[in-house]
Amino acid sequence: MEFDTGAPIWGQLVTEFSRRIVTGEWAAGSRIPGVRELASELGVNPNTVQRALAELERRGLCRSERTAGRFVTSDEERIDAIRAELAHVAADDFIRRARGLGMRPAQALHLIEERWTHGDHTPADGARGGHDDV
Amino acid sequence: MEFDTGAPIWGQLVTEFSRRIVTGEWAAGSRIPGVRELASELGVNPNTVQRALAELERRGLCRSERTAGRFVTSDEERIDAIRAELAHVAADDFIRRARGLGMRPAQALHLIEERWTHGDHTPADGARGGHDDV
DNA sequence: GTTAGTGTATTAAGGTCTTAGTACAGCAAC
DNA sequence: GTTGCTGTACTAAGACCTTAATACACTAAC
Repeated sequence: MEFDTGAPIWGQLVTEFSRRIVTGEWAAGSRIPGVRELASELGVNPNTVQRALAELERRGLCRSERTAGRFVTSDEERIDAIRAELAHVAADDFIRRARGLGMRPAQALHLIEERWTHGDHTPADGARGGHDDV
Repeated sequence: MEFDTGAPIWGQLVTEFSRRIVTGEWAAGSRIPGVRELASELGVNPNTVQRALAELERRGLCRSERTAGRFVTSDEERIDAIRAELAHVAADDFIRRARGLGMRPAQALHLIEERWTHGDHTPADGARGGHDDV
């Protein structure tokens, strides 16, 4: 996985882990890989993974059993709520930026439609997390 | 202006200043307020403003005349290009996040349409720049 | 009991970001 | 010349993030 430079990695991991849960990549109730294993997979320090998982736990997406490991919550309503929340935040972020550029709704929708199948959807640069790539 | 905690302020200023230029709030060829004045307006340190403006200059959006101040570029083609680039990056960011959540184009478009006039478009939290708010 | 695997906590080091304060060079107005 | 305004440069301090390397408590398997 690649990370934005300038934004804390643990915050980006919260996003990634949330995504894995709401997409079912990490199924409800299933066991989450250990901090050392995740750290190895992601190429970061176990401490960084732990900080992200602690935040995930605070948000009610997982629970830790001190000696057996961490498990995704079995509360599917909670997972559904987070999925909707992530979608809303993504949409609102785009709307805020589009409005800031003076776009109208029709323009914005057309732009999304056009670029969805346009080809590359790489983050272009993804610098510093502030949407300031050029 | 409010800033995300965890993401460098100077990067967020690059975005904001770019937005002001491409929207015409800072007209092509016009003078940009001094670093001290901007710093006072934004509630940050003049050094932070200067770092953002230096980046803006690197991107060809402004030029500095060492004793008279900074001026927005008169190259309107460059401004148009940046405006398009900012729109594309915003769209691609949304598309990447929507796809990551398993959404289909029609769903994504409907979501944007629905929330454009939904009411509040506050950044919800905007923590750490990693789109990880819940 | 021993071993291995969990999550968790701690300390230290190095890096970046932000603020603060100061200083300098150059131009314009008086 | 003096004053005031620019951009620019520099140092120092504090805060946060990341990495690294341990260490501990607890459970399960043998």
